[in-house]
Amino acid sequence: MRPLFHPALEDIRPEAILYALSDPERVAIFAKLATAGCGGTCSALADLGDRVIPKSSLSNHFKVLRESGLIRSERQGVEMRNQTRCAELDERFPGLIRSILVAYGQFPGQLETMSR
Amino acid sequence: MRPLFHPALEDIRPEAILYALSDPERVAIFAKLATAGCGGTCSALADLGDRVIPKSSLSNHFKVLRESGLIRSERQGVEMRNQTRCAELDERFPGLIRSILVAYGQFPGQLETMSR
DNA sequence: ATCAACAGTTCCGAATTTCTGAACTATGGA
DNA sequence: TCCATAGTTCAGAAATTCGGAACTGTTGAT
Repeated sequence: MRPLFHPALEDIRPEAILYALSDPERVAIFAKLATAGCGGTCSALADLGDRVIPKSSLSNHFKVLRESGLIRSERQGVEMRNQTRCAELDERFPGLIRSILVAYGQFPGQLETMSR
Repeated sequence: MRPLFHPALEDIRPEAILYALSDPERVAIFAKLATAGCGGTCSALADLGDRVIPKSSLSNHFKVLRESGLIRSERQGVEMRNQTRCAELDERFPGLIRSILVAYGQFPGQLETMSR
């Protein structure tokens, strides 16, 4: 398996963020990860209730989120742990992620990693 | 020519907004329109400095912006007048447009049509 | 009325991108 | 070693995007 690419904070591009979050499935995954109810594994994030996402599609969603700079993924044993980069992102793009999640009605209450 | 479709405020979808603004050319057009230095016509907005956008592509960009709910277009004689729907949009998606333009480094100083 | 010029739209084929089933890889446990 | 599990990669089909060429609608001139 190829090493996973994560852009440096300064290389994160707004168009990539917006593109990644222009897909409701990816937003749902990202929001779920932001609320962090689950452990952050792909399979735990796969269940969005409304449909079964094929695992190759799911893998691709994570790739898009990762390479846009929205999440970090790290292999832990047989699983993959994912976490958002909200705190960093809010530094670089103040208010952006928050207002997007709010627009989608997905803002997870008090998200302590993000300034208000 | 078919009548131009404009979604009602309540029908505007965040994914459409993000998709529309995930293209730097469209953002440049939208930002230029938001600053309103020009008259709002397509051809006036076409010149982004870096390249000549083919007019069919330009027309398509306006269509995407319009149908996502970001702008209103209205025929005025032989030309098309375009204006942003920033004020309405900010009501529906507070802070969203502003933070996107800021992220792109395109926030046009004091944009009076948008709350802060 | 006819014509030409102009602003923008529509059409349609080529190129690119997305989607997903199937095959594959990597890790851990029995 | 062999199997199960979690996720990635591959590859072909489907969908989307791009842009040149043709078209539409409006204005102004003759």
